[in-house]
Formats: sequence, structure tokens, C-alpha cells
Amino acid sequence: MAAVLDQDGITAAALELISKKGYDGLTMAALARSLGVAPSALYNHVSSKDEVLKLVEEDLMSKVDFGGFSTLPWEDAVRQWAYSYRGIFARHTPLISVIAVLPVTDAPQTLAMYEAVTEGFLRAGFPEKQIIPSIVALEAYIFGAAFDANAPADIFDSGRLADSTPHFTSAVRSLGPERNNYPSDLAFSMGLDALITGLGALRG
Amino acid sequence: MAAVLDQDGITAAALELISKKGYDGLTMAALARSLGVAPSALYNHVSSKDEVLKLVEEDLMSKVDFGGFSTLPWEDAVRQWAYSYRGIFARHTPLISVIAVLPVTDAPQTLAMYEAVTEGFLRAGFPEKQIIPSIVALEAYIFGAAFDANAPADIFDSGRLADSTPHFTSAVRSLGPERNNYPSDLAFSMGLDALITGLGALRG
DNA sequence: ACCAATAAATGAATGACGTTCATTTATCTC
DNA sequence: GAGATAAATGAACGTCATTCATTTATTGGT
Repeated sequence: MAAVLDQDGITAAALELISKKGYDGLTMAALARSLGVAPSALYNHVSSKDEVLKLVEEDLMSKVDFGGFSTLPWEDAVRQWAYSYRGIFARHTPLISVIAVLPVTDAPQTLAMYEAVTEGFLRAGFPEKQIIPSIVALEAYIFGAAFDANAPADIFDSGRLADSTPHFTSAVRSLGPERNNYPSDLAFSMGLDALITGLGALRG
Repeated sequence: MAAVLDQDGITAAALELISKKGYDGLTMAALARSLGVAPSALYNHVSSKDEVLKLVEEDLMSKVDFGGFSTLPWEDAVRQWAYSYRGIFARHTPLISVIAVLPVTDAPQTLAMYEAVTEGFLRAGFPEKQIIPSIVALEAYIFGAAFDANAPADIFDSGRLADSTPHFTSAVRSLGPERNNYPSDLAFSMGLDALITGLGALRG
């Protein structure tokens, strides 16, 4: 039969669907409809919805910018990589629970990123044994920060309990004149600087 | 009618169910069964499954150990808090996507924790404006690390693609003689030290 | 002690959703 | 042109969370 479907097409359609309707809108039925096909047809090309998510993940990984590791000083390369990584996955937080636990085996894009990052660390003078743990720590921070970037501006509104949390409430208020001062970007930058400084000290 | 159910009982049953069957086993039907009640009865006490998750979350927050902030040096208090926080939520990662974005309003346990942590930062000499961003950064790291703690030991097995990722593969191997060397704990400790050092430098 | 109001539990029904499978349809190969 | 094969179909399943009309038990007022 004329192959209407393939994994690339499914991946692209899934990404478009996600960007338009979010992850709640990503159902096998909706995905099939956007491809002009019956839901069951998808199963000739992917074994499950989980596999669709893995395909999307790999695609996103290929968009993470790790180019700095071959051109910039280590600190700047890490910063560029981390911002790019967080920026992309902030709009795909439902994937994080998958990625964080997904073996890299047969994930070429993900492996390519790790290889480049590892090379950058080596070039910067890190002892080999420190590299993977450092990357893991940075990634943990990036993933957590990606969630954070989606928090509503009033997440720290202590409401009726403000009186029983005076120090916290005051610290929140100190960030700006009113509500709506969730410091996601500022926090990311501060924590990233701290990590870069701290991990950078491990260089030989 | 004799009130068989209440929110505390539902929360306790949910926690037990989660510990026995995991988050996949936490269905409204299973929860009702464990309470000897019809599923629809639950809706007299909670408005949705999401509310059950919020109740569980609040309960878990009350178990996070932030006691060090009133007794230990700041660095040690942060470490104790972070380890406790990560340890608890590592077994409840499906909640993280909820928490990270959930307003603290009407979450007394969560607010109590933030209040204590804020006080600890103040006592340690942090300028008020730096406190919330620092906490946010630490929490992001803790949440990410909680996911990480669940990664399979062979997550970094590059498999057939090992040849194309020599530096990465070698760095992974350097961690130990064989596979199964996922450095989740080591990475957590390293990154946490880096954050503590880096953020600690913000003190006045 | 009764009655009305109310809180709580029931069971049947609904509508998504992911997934399976027997069957049909179109294309490629010999 | 026949037969194998890859791909799409549509109906069906099982699992969920959730709703709702109804029943049942308890409470407070007189």
C-alpha cells in the first residue's frame, strides 16, 4: 500500500499537535486525525504512545545547542548549553519524567550531545571521573528548572496564611512591589552560576 | 450517615496504595476498594483525583526535615534539608510535575517549610532579595535529582553506538569496572556542594 | 419521640483513552 | 498475472475518571 505514514511524519505531526494543543491534546486519535488516518494505522509504525514520546524526545534533543563546547570557554559553553536545554524542555515538561530515566542506548541525538559535552569538559581539563557526575548534576538542575519555568506568577502567594509565615512572605514581597514576582529566570541564572563556579573548581 | 471517609483517611490510604502498587496502582477504584467503599463515594470528600495528589503532596512535605535551619550552620542545614527532600520525592516523582507548579496558597505544610528555610537563610546573613531565588534554585536541583535517583543503572550504556561516542563512553567506563555505574548519589553530592558554595557566597 | 434536613454511600452510566485484531486494500516482485 | 507483503481500516475491549439520580443513615429542632 502507499505508505502514508512513517516515523518522521508521525514525529512531526506529534510535535505540531503538542505545540497547538499541548500534551493533553496529544492522543493517538488526535495524532491519527492530523495525519488523515485511522488511529490503529499508527501501530504499524510505532509500538505504543510511549514510543511516540521517545521519538519526540530525540527530535528535541537534536535542537539543544551544545555548539559552544567546541568554540567557547567552558563556562560560557555550559551556560549556552544549559539555557538552550532548559528553554526547549520548559515547553515539554511531560517528557522530562521519561527522559530522566530513559537509557541513551539507541538514542543517537542524545548520545551526540553527551559526546560533545564530554569533549568540552575534557578540553577544559576535567579529570575523566568527574565528568559524568558533573553532567548528571547539571542536567538535574536543568530539568528541575524547566519545570519551574512553568510555575504561575503567583505560586508563592501565601494568601490567608501570610501571617504565620512572616519571613517568607516578606522575602517574596521584597522581589517586587506586588504579587506576580516569581523569579524563575533570576533563580536559574543564580543557581547556574553557582554550579558552574563550584563544578569548575574540579578542573585539574 | 456514619462518615466512613474523610480526607485524612483518603490520604493515608492513597499513600499506602502508592507504596504497595506505585502510582500506576493509584486509581480511584483501587483507592475506594482499599477503603471498602464505592469509587463514587470518594467524590463526597475530594473533588478529583488531582486533589488526592495534592493531599498526598502536602503530607509528604510535612515529612521533609528542615530542622537543621534552626540548629545547624547554614551549609549543614541546607545539606540535611536537600537530602531529606530528595529522598522523599525520589519515590514520588509523579508528584513533582504537580508540586513544581502548584501555588503554596492553602498548603500549610509547604509554607511551614518555606518559612523555616527562609529564616535559616536570614540567620545566615543572606540579603532578603536573594533568598527566594536561592531556594527556587535549590529546589529545582532537588527535584531534578529526585528523578535522577530513579534512573536504571545502565542508563548510560551507549550500546552499538559506543564507537561514535568514544569520549563519553570512556568517561562512563572510568566510573567503574563494568556497567551499572550510574552516579546518581555522587552527582547529587557534587552538585549540591557546588550550589552551597556558590549560593553561600551571596551572604552579606 | 417524631420529622425534616442533611451528609454520605451506592450503582449504573458516560465518555476518553490506548490498544488489539480480523479483514480489506494497494503495491511490489517473480 | 499470481502471490506475497506492507499498510490502513473499523469494530471491539478494557481501563480510567467522573457524574448523577437514588437510597440510606444520622442529626437537630420542636
